[in-house]
This record gives sequence, structure tokens and C-alpha cells, in this order.
Amino acid sequence: MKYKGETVTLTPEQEAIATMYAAMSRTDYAGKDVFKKNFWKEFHERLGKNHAIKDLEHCDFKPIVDYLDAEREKKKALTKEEKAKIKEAKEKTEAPFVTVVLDSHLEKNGNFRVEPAGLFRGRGEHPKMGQVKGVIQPEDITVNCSEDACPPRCPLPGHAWQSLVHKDEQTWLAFYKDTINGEFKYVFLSAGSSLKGQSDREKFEKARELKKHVSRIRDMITVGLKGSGVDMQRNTALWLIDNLAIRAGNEKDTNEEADTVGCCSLRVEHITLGNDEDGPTIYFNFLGKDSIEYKNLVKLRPKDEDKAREGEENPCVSFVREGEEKNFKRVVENMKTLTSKSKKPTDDVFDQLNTSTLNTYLKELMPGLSAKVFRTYNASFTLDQELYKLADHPDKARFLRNDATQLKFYNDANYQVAILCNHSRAVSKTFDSQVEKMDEKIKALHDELADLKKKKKSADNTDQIKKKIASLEERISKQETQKQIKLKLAGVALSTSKVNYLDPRITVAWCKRFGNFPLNKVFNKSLITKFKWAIDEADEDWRF
DNA sequence: AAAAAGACTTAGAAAAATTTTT
DNA sequence: AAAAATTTTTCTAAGTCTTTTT
Repeated sequence: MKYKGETVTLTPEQEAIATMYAAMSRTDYAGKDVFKKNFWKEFHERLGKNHAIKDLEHCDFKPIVDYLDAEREKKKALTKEEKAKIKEAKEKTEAPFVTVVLDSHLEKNGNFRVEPAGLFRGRGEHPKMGQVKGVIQPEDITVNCSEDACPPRCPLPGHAWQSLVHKDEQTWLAFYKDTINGEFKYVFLSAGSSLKGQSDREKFEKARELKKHVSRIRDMITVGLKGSGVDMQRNTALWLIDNLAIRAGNEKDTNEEADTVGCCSLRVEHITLGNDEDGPTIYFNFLGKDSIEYKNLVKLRPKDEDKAREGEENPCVSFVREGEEKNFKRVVENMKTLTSKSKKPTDDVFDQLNTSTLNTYLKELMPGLSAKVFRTYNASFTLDQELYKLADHPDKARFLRNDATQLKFYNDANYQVAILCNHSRAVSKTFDSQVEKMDEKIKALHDELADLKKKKKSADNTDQIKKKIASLEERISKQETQKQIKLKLAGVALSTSKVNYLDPRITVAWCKRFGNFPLNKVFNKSLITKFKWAIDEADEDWRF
């Protein structure tokens, strides 16, 4: 690399770290002060006191970046055969770690590779971004297997596992602690394994159990909302968890982690109380898990149907669930108290609550209940409700016209859940140009259509032209809907709820019930594996 | 009862693979 | 055939929540 234009030679250790930095030069991290500051601290430490490199500012990593680019090009330029050979060799060395014997049958392993060293990439404004995530050696790894099993051999010559344990109550196969926060990193079986499938099923069965209790629990919340002190705080928080599907909100140390919140850790600054023509409103604006923005104006459903429809299409507005109007008004009053002038913006809204006491309370309401179960329950319940609207929908025939229309109906239901849970994804960098292209395409089709219509007037073979017009109109409408879908789904992730929150049996049953819709349209190969238990279990009458 | 440890689920980004468009 | 777009898989960070320790 270069410093102030001069070539500098680094020791292997220094070079390794410089390379990590160079590798991230084209990411957004490269422009962040915290990232640069943390990296420089590490780099400086390893350079030593009297090194020629005195600061990051004058460092030029371009030679390393160029080298990395060249390596990437080389790899890309390999012939098909060479690539296949490399792949094969890799598979051969990894083969002993791919499968696991569990109760005398084979299961697929999940993540058996240790995380390679690199610069830590935290989400959002993470205080540790840019720190070096160190190399993990076999000596850092604890392996878990049964006493009579043959433990996996350490693949690095001259090294050995830290220890071998026999914890048959635990599902993990190995763990180490990372060098950033000392967090546990486990090796588990894959999502498609029977072990994970079983616990997945239990998760949804618990959510179905909540379905039986939810009316009673909601009645208790209604009563509790009128209480005072901890009682009021607890029930207000539970109303939010149940109605808005927000997370529990454990406490976090903002010196070690990004400053994000959930229900119990909401602060006064995240809440704005207001009023509009339909009644009181609460506006939530905070960073949730993964520093994803949660912006939601919660309000009563407008009497004016046009306005209601408009609001329904706005992902940043949500209407209070039918029957909860009175409770909402009470929640607003409580929130007024909890965010009153006597509190600073950085004070907790629920100053007498934490997730631990909240969950202890929930256990009294239903065995095994915790805050996250509400998210699972409401997500799955919503999907079930939305999907079965098809049964006596006035446009049923239109939705069942073909696979594409039926899939759209399914995805629209899935979308409702994604909005409820605030599941998002980055919008592609080329999104705008993609939409522009679609617009051009649509315009071209319209022009073509106009031409045809002109021709029709003067020509005698009108039948043929009429046919052409019809097919063109069909193509235009197809393009238009495709564009609408693209706009709607920009920034919204349907997959997160599908993988984690939606009881797969709902989907399996619905597919069987409505025209034997091919399951592989909604579940890809890995979901089919993951949800094997549900596919075996749910018949067409199964309901959540 | 508070804090720390531990084990598991949930999450979006990035990489890789596949499909569609040009 | 190349490029672009889309889908799937992998990766690992970031949550939840229970258990154990202090």
C-alpha cells in the first residue's frame, strides 16, 4: 500500500488487516467515521509507535484493492471445468462435516464453517463497526457429541478442539465466542432437519394455543388499561405488542450495540400523540431490530370509505382493529401520562417495565406464553384470515383464473403480514432506472396499440387486427400489474414472515383447498424441506 | 433481584445460482 | 452470448427468553 504517495511494506499481520479494510472500500462502511476510527485504532496498534504511517487519511489502499479485483477477475476467468474441479475439491474436504448422526439417522448440518476474520459489519450506527473480528482457531471451539460417538476430527494439523462435551439436552454441535462482544456462535443442524422442524411445529402450536386464550387475555388487558402504576404500564405495553406486533424490547448497552428499541425500551422521543378528524392518533418513529425504521401512524378507521381505502394502502398508517376503538382511546390517555412533560425525551415510556417481568406475568395468563408469541399468532392469524377471504370473495373466479392470479392473491395476503411485522429489504440501487424502463416498455406498447387502432379503421381484415389489439391490451395490462407489484414490494420483504412467522400448514391447506394450487409456487426447495412436517400433516380442511 | 451466561429464533445483506431480456 | 433481473442460498448480526450465577 501507499502512504503519502510512498510505497510502504507491511508485516503479514498488518497486511492482513489492511486487506480487510481494502476489501470494504466500496461499501457504505468506508464512508463512516465510526468505522474509520475503529479501524484506525486497530491498525495503528499493529503498526506500532514509530511507524511511517501516522494516520488513516493519507493511506492509499488502492494497490490492495487492485490486487483483490485482479484475483476476483482471475477466478471469474477460470473455465467451467476448472471451477467445477475447485468446487469438487471443496466438497470433498467438507464432506465429513456436512451430515450429522442424530439418534442413528443422518441429518444435515447447518453452518459448520467458522466465520472468517474480517472487519465487523454491524447494522445501523453500531459503535463497534470496523473493529477486527479475529481468527478463530480449533482451540477456541467446543464440540458437543454423545459419549459413545466418534467426535469430528480437527481438520487443522497440529491443532485440537478446546474441549469435547456431552450435553444431550442441547441441540448445538459446537460453539466458540466471537472476538467482538464475546457472543456465542453455535453450530446447529440445518433448518430442514427434523430437530428444527419439531421445534418449529411447537412454536406454531403455542401460537395456536394463544388463539384459544386470546379473547380472555384481551378482556384482561381491557380491564388493566384502566389501572394505574405497573398494572397500567404492563397492559398498555401488552396492547401495543398484541395490536401492533412490536417486539418485546430487551435492554441494550449502547456502548456495545446499536441504539435500537422494542416495546419495553421505547422512549418518550419515539412517540408523538396527536389528533385528526377521526380521533386521537399515536405516531411511532423508532429504530427496531437491525436498525430498521418503524414509522407508523396509528389511528381510528375513518368513517369515509374512500379515506379508509386510501389509508389502507399506506404502509405507514394503520387503523385500530375493529372492536379495539375504546381500548385505543384508553391507550392514548395512558401514553399521555407515560410521555408527560415531566419526562425527558430520552426517558423510558414504560419506566416500571422490562421484558423479564412482562414475560413472567404472561406465564400467569397462559403456560409458556411470552411476548414473541403474539407476533407469531397475529402474523399467522392474519394470513389465515386473508387467505380464506377467497372462499366467498365476489371476485373469486378472477383470482382463480390461473396460477399467476392465484399467486398474486396469496402474495397480497403475505404482504399484509409483512407490513404488520415491518419486514423490509433494501431497495435495489438500480430500482429507479428499472421502473423507468418498464414505463418506456408500456409506452411503446401503447404506441403500438394506437397504430393498430388507426389501421383498423382503414383496413378490411378487421378480424385479424381486432385479435392483435386484444392481445396487445392483455400485454399492456400484464405489464401494468407487474409494475404495480414492483412498486408495492420495493422495500418490503415477504420472505421473512414466510420463513419465520406463518404457520406453513395454513399455506399447505389453502393450496389443497383452492384448486390444488402447486405448493412450489409459494415454497421454494428449501422451504419444502423445512416445512416437510407441515406438508405431511395439513389436509385441505386444516385451519390455524 | 439483578446481572451474566447460554441457547435458541429471527433478520436483512451479500453472494451465488438461475432465469429473463437484449 | 452477454447483460440484467430475479430468486435462492449463505452468512452472520441481532434479537428473544430461559437458566444460572452473583
